[in-house]
Amino acid sequence: MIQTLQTPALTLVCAEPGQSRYAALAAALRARVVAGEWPPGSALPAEQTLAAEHGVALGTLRRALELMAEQGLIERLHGRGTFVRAGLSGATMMRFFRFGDGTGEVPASRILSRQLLVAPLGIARLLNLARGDTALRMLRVRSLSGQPCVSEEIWLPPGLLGALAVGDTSTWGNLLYPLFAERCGVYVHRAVDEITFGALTATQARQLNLPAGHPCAKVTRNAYDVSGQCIEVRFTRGDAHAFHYTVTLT
Amino acid sequence: MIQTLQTPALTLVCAEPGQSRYAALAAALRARVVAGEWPPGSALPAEQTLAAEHGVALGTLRRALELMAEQGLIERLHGRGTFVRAGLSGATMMRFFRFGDGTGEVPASRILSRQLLVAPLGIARLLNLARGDTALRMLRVRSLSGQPCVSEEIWLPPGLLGALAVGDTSTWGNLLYPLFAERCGVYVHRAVDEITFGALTATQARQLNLPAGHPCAKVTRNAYDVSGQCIEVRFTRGDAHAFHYTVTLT
DNA sequence: AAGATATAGTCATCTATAGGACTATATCAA
DNA sequence: TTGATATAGTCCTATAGATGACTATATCTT
Repeated sequence: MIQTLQTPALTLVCAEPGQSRYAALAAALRARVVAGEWPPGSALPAEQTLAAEHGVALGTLRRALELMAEQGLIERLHGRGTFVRAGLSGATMMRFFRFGDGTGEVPASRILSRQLLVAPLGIARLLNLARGDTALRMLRVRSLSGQPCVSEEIWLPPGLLGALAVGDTSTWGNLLYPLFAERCGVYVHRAVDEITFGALTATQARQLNLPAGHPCAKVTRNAYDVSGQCIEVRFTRGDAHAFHYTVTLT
Repeated sequence: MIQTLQTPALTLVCAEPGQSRYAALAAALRARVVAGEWPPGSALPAEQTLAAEHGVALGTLRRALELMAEQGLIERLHGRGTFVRAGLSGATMMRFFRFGDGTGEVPASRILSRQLLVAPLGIARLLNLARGDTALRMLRVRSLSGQPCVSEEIWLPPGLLGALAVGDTSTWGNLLYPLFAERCGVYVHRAVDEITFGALTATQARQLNLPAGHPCAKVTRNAYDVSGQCIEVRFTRGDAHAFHYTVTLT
């Protein structure tokens, strides 16, 4: 194969003075990914090509890619290529709760309501909205084998995900994140879950066929896209006795 | 500086046929650490030395050390050296609970009992004991500002940590893991925490000044040393309303 | 005694190159 | 059609060397 040599197409500028070359390179590549130059799921150019493009040695480029892979931005497959990660699948919430046979089956989803409401201050701030702006709020119940198990309240920014405010929800699947990707081109890249215990309100209890005041585990999730913009605030509540979580400390 | 060249002192044998050289090297170095050749806190020989010792290039050795650092076995400090990690500090349990001002203050510890008891089957299996063997069980309460906040039941293998069965507990500090290290030379390298929800028994409730049946968060911890041997099974219970935990998904 | 300077030892970065391993596709033979 | 083989494209491993950055200590100078 003949590979033509050429001068670097892009000049590498270190953002911070003390920054290493591979870190600056990773930042530059990250920017190209975020800008959509290579959409999620697609392959980046080969190592050789990228290294020549940025005028660095192969080892330096590999170091940058390793950094990006560590951060979850890309995925490297031996013999196939380097791919932009599609993001979180959306089935992660149920790993906190243990219902039924625990086979990891995706629970059925039923949307109870969908409205544009003025966002509470804390939620507006997270979603990067002005005070008094409206956001899309959805309430839904998820069930396993016909048995309701968790109740969810979800707040979405209308700018990025407003398309979900219209259309028939009966055609949606049971997972929300694939919907974000297909209908709005929004990919969940990172999510932070906060776990606390509390009691069910009367309304929540009715949805779950439990008595009001029953102990519940509450998972508050903030989901972010690859640029760091918060694209979802979600409150998930389920029976505290079904709650179960494992962490490994090192 | 004059560095004498010599034949490799150790021959590198790949444990598995498909294994890379740096992975085999990491395994070999890991074994030397586990064997105590370099005790926790001490420095490994310089990269150059180790590379010569094992007859590999500097890059290969660095790759092996990076792998070990990733796994938490060693710590690399720029300009200073490569050190064997001492293990987990032991203050990690309280990050699950939010009491008082949340300054991360280490809670006071009071030992309620300390006995050699026949270990329940599940605990015996974890601690690698035979059916019917005895283990050291301790009950303790931990308090912040004089207010009891969590109740703990701790099972330890007598072979490794039996020295803790005797002596005055009033001289112990508030943390258990430093004690393991100082008195028994045992270092906690990894721990797995499992979080569930339940209710306080009458005895536990009394210890925490809460009514019996009060909702509680229960953290079940299995701690392991560097060789993978389980050295602690611990059950920690606290007021569910004070429980609080954050996870980041990527 | 205190501060600046020099020195040596350590890990970190970057380059350049060669070959191996894995995957997918195209080609050929039965 | 099926299976084996060849080929090209990709990432992975390993080597060797040069230079830089950081830390600690010893040595001067004031």
